Amino acid sequence: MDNPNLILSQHFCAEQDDLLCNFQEFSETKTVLDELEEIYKPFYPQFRNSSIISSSQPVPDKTVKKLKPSNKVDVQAQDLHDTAVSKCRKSKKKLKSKRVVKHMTAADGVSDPWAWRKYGQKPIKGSPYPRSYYRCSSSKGCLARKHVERSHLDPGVFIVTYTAEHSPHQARKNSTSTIAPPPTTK
DNA sequence: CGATTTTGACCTGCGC
DNA sequence: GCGCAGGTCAAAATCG
Repeated sequence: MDNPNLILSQHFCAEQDDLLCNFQEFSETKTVLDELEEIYKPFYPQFRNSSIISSSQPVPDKTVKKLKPSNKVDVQAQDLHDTAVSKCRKSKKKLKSKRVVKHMTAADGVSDPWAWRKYGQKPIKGSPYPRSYYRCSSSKGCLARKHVERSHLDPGVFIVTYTAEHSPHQARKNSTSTIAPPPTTK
């Protein structure tokens, strides 16, 4: 059974390196993203109406990480471009894992059919909101993970990053795996 | 009682 | 090499 995360992951697996090294062409991958979204939609009826603010973006982990505080204003696209290009010239460590980034509103609530267990939370530099770390508890040994953080640019938007793939198991109806808005402050 | 959440500590990679 | 920041672990607390 295909699950959307798997599909997306496989897509990006094949293209991620190229995307990273040709970030300027990234904007031109819209067709790919559109295609992905089309694939994704049937699996995510909740997302169909305005849930996906911007469709999946294969933002490499380190492009989000290490943004200098002075650059963290709303020039994300430029930052992503710059950092991605620079990362490209450097090692590709940590890029082995596949990542799918989705932006969703708080109103979307339910994220996906998988059950997730929270295993960590960290404050993120440059963001007033912490990032929550979830791993899939739908099946034992499933390596799928996701990070949920609230956009500091638009607090109503949650940035969900899916990492790795679900093991080929049947999705368990999630009970607690909704996008639990992390406590804003503590 | 089992599953999940919380939270501090630890590990690792990257930039300077 | 050092320090910083992200990511993960694991024990304790909490919940259903």
